[in-house]
Amino acid sequence: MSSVGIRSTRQRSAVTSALTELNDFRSTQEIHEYLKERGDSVGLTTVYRTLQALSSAGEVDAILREDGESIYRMCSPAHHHHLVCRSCGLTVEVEGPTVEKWADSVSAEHGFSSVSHTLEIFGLCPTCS
Amino acid sequence: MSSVGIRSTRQRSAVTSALTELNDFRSTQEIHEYLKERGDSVGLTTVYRTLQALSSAGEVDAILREDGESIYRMCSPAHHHHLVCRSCGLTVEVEGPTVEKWADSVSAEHGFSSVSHTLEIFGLCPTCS
DNA sequence: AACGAACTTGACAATCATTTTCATTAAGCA
DNA sequence: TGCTTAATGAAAATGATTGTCAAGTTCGTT
Repeated sequence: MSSVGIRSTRQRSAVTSALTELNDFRSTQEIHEYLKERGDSVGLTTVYRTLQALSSAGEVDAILREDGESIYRMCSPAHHHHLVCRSCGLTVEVEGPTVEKWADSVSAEHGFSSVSHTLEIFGLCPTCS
Repeated sequence: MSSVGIRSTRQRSAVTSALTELNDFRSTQEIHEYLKERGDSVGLTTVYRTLQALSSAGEVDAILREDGESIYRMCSPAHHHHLVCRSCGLTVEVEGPTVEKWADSVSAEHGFSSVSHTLEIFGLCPTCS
């Protein structure tokens, strides 16, 4: 009857394995390029669709870079944020349970639901200071 | 000799007055449209440039919507964050001394200086839930 | 093992926000 | 008033993302 299946295809496993290997935030275009160079070519459109599907399924993290481009990465066990050097790009992952709790309570206070948040810290790293 | 002036023009005051009147987050395109309808037409390119200039001068708040489009609004006096409804765009300003302190200490821990941060919370407001 | 409905794919065209180009216009100082 | 230079804006360019649709696959069913 109604099997609303998500099928497993070569393309899908290619994308997830690329994400696993890269283990870092990458844009759709970069992942597409990576797969092409590796000889495991997947259509650009398909990479877009797959990443979006994985993202809304909660299987990958998606963040919006400052220039508006979306970048994806295999979901890491814990939700965290980034401390980015404005000059050299060095990125440090930081966690903030305090912040998470704060965001949740503020949202609840105002009656918001289905909340998500973005938090990035920019500055100059020790080397670039 | 070297007069590195920022000149005051009709277009610039049109953009700032539009921002003041609207008093809400709007996209560049929306502001451009608003000015055109009001008969105080300003080129789209100029609106883009003006908003970016105002933003980097710290005179307006700029945030990146989840779809990647930039939206701007007149700066309010104190540093604060936004709780934005994904559906209707309703924006609530929220303050978070906790978050500020957390961001500062995390940065210090990693030796970062000149730090700034962005934090936006997206969700569904009570009406849109 | 073959069938077939529904899901997937991918080349290409279409969108759409934003940027670049560059010739024209206008601020503001001397 | 004149002149230097910033500012403007129309049009073209860019670049990421989405839509289209015919052809290819998957997988439960026969």
